Amino acid sequence: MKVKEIAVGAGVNPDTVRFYTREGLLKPARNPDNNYQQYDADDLRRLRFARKARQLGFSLPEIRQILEQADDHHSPCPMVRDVFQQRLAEVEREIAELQQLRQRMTTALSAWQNMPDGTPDGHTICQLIEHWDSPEHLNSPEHVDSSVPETGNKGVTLHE
Amino acid sequence: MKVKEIAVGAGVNPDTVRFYTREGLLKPARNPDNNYQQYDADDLRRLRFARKARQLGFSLPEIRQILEQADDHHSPCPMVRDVFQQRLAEVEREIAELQQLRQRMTTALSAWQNMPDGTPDGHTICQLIEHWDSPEHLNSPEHVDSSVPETGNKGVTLHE
DNA sequence: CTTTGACCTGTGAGTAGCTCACAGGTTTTA
DNA sequence: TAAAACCTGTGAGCTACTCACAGGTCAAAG
Repeated sequence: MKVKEIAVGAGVNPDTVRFYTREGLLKPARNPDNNYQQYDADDLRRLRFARKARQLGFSLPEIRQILEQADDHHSPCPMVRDVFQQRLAEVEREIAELQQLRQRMTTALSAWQNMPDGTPDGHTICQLIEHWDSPEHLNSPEHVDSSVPETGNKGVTLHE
Repeated sequence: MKVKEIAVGAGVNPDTVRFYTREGLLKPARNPDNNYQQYDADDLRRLRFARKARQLGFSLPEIRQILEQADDHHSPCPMVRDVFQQRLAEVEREIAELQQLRQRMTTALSAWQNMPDGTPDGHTICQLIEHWDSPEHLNSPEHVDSSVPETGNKGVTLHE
């Protein structure tokens, strides 16, 4: 299989296939005639596996580890179960956070029904958000560095 | 106020202050003696506003737009309400997705109790994940490009 | 008066997981 | 035979920061 074929087979962008290959998740052979990458059915399985694992919240390094363990004929499954349970706990934490957020948003929205637009005078930029009651648990005063990791996978690490 | 002072005042990292300044959200004066940035109470308000807006899911370009509109003495609030409602809808979509995910995860976990570890033989990398019933609505076969934006703020755009 | 430490400056790189653009080579189709 | 569709590797871009670096400034301690 060539890049586009395996990409279609797994329902992903060909560039993702190339990226995963660069990252060492896929190790295709080479066609010596034209130097094209040659993927086989096993690569397709690995790719599909990787995509499923991504949907479950595994990071690429984690997936690579699992695949490597599988290559070495060690069973990666206890590790997977482990990370999986951590991930589940995290998902539940995210749900709780988002539900809190939704609660505050709906409250704010209904409160805003009764507020004037409040054309800004240079001091009150936008009452709507200035009167927002922000969750204090995130940037508590004792931490100057209130890093709120907004992007990606928050601390799903393998027990290494 | 100097960088660290305003940073402490808003509970953020000084580098974030510098970053926001670079990005044009804050426009401090300059101390001609030493070329230090000089922030005033208004900048502090803007910074706090920006942080609250970030917690609500607004992107930096959105926040910049709001601040610029406020600078021009236009009321940004109808726009804010607009984006806010979009953001609320998105939060609810995220909640629903995560709840589905949790449902599938708990189901899978209990199913896995009864499965052997399944030492990989090169064909079944890890039964645990290969038998995962992935949500098909995300990588449906009709789209070759099934881009699943995983990071950050998924399409919260201003109606431009 | 000098040293030390804490702050300031701008710039550049790193983070995750892709996605896209580029320039050039190859294969397939018309 | 020529255009279209693919392939190659590399490098940049996305978000919202965070950190590191090299050098300048300033307040207090010795």
